[in-house]
Amino acid sequence: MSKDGKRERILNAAMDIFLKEGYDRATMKEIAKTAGVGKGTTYEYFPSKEALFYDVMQKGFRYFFTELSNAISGEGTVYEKMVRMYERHHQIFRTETRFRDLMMNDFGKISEELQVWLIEQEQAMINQLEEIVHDGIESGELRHVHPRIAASTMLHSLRVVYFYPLKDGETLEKLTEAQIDIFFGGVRNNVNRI
Amino acid sequence: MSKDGKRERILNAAMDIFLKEGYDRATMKEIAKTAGVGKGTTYEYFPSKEALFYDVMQKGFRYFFTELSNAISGEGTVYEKMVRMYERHHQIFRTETRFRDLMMNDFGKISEELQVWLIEQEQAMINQLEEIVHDGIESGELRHVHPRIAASTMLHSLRVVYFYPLKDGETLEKLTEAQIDIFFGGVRNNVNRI
Amino acid sequence: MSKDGKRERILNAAMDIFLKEGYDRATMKEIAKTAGVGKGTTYEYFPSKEALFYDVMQKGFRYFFTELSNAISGEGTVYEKMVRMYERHHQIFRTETRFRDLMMNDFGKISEELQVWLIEQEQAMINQLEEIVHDGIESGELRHVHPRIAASTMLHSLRVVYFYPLKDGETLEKLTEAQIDIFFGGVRNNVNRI
Amino acid sequence: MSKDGKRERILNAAMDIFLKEGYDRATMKEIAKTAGVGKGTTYEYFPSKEALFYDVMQKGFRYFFTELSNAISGEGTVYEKMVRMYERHHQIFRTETRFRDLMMNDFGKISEELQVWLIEQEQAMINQLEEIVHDGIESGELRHVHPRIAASTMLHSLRVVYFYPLKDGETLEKLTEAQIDIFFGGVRNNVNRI
DNA sequence: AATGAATGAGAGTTCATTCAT
DNA sequence: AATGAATGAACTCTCATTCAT
Repeated sequence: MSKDGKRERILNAAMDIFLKEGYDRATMKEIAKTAGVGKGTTYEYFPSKEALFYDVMQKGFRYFFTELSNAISGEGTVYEKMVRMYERHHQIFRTETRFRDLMMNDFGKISEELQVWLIEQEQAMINQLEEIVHDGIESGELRHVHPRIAASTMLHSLRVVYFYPLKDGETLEKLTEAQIDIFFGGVRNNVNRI
Repeated sequence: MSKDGKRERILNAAMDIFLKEGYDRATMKEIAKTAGVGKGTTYEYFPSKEALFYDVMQKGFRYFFTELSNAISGEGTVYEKMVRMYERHHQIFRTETRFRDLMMNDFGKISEELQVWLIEQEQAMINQLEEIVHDGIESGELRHVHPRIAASTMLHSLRVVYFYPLKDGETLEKLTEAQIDIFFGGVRNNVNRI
Repeated sequence: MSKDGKRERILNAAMDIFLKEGYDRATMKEIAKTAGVGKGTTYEYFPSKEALFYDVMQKGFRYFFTELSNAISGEGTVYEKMVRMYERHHQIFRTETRFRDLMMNDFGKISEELQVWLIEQEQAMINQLEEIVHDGIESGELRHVHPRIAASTMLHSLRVVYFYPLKDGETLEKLTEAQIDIFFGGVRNNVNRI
Repeated sequence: MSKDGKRERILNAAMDIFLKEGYDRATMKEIAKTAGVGKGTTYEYFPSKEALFYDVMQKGFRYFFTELSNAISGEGTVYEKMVRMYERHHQIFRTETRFRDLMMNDFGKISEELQVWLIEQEQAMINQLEEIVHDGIESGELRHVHPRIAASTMLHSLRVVYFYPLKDGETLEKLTEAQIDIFFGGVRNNVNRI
């Protein structure tokens, strides 16, 4: 009753402001105002600006990585899993456009502790993908590529979408399809080689 | 005499400090001190901190893109050009490790104008790569992939190196080789298909 | 039932915290927590932090002066009374070390009203001592010194103990003895004078 | 020329405000305003509020102890030296009334470092007085009192003046005379003893 | 009567920018 | 042209006090 989600409101407001302004330019005053609480109230829920940022980032990234992880879990070929990962990724970035910025900015500002946590999360993600690539090679679906580099390439290729400006007639779906096509088939023309 | 490269020294000092501290935490005082000039002097050459940052970023990125552009110019197959691009990229990042951060951080801090300029530069780069991919398809070296997405993938795959933690026995050269192998050959096992 | 000495507990907690932290650094939150009551409850018993401090100081000084006053009341020579005063004073400072700080610090913080009260208390104390000195002179125990200055000197000589660092073999008892010896006998060598 | 004693002005303003308000209540804003400089300017000369306070206290106490030390140096009997010390002390407190407060307040606020320094200064002062007492005993001017306690008593007896409210007809000179009389002759009536 | 969540005034401090020299 | 002393706006954070429950 007394709770009325004030912590959550501050967290959301903080994400808004941090994304709009970046860590250093975001002010506690504006965050509080956006959350509709007094300036001092933010300090009732978070001991400092840095701690608030930490929680915002964790919340954001945990959601992001959990979603991707879920997408590649379960049954299916490597191909199918990659399609699912791309689709989920695109969904997130279409509905939660803020994550794009969250992932691009303020990496230098975040605390050592958070940096470590973030790298761990990313490595865990790559580990999961590496396993999938490994299994794909064993099953004969994939050729003998370097599993970890393939996994790393897969994960980071998601980022292409951040920068690719869709031209007339192009859609996110087509972009995805083309990206996956290149990742799986490569760009080399093998026809003549046979 | 009065020229004595003072502007250049400020620019270099600013790059040092901006990279070390990030935009907001960098101070004009430290930049001036590093450049060996008075604090007021920086304002003789650059009207504001933001303008200085703008020039620093332009200088940095111009160098970066020029080098990549040179690497993929001239004769050779697409494969050879990609190898040259990777090599040049790695050289830059090995000797000028600061660029990594320059490219990863402070994107939110830069002015609208600079953002636009940066995207233009990147698009120009992608255009150049797209042309190369296009020619590669024409010549039969590459299969009929989406030229622009292939170009975009090529460019962004360079970033994998930022995050990939080299394990025992792995080298940047091996990493490059494996990345190019995946990009050209894809991950799919075609053996069974013939 | 509702009484349950809550006021007393707050008062004691406040003394603890004020002595430990000084007026400005003491917080109502910590006082309330130490007293085992809610923060708002302190305001049920004391209208403000300053009022609470006022009451704490009065309580402390009243105790202090009452004890000293009792020590010098009753029968005995001036010498015996001074010994009793010193002994009581040392007892207090040994068991209630906090008083030392209470008397040394935060004089600037206290309200005008309290300052006046404090001076009154001290003057009352000196009046009492002055009477004793006066009687001592009348009885022939003391020579014709200035009664009020002697009284003042007596009272303030108690403070020496605050600053005197006991060396090896020295005790509070010895210090007392030596102080009283000087106060009564003076430092001048009278032997040759006779 | 550019100096124009701004540092000194800040130091003086700080002493004023610290004495008027105490350490915690004194604000840098008011100090700056009193000094007639901008708020930021104080930080050009002193790195922090605490550092400023430190310098203010050192300046004040150094002056105080130097004056007392000078007063008791040179030729003369112990009696004459004590008279000189009292006279100098009274002069200071009559012309620089602020020192009185400087010495009574904020002992709890001062940094560990400054506390140590202050105790050192006081001990040095007592050492000097102890030597004088010692010589006085050797020369036969004084009887065999405890030299260190006598020295300590001498120094602290100066404080009586802070609290003694002069009555009609009483003067600082008379007060001094009476104090010294008691210190040298004691309060005991020796007449009957012979 | 008792509470603690909520608040905002105000603290110390930083630093881009100005400007007299 | 070159400087750095001077500045004040704006930052994070604290805490006495209020008030709905």
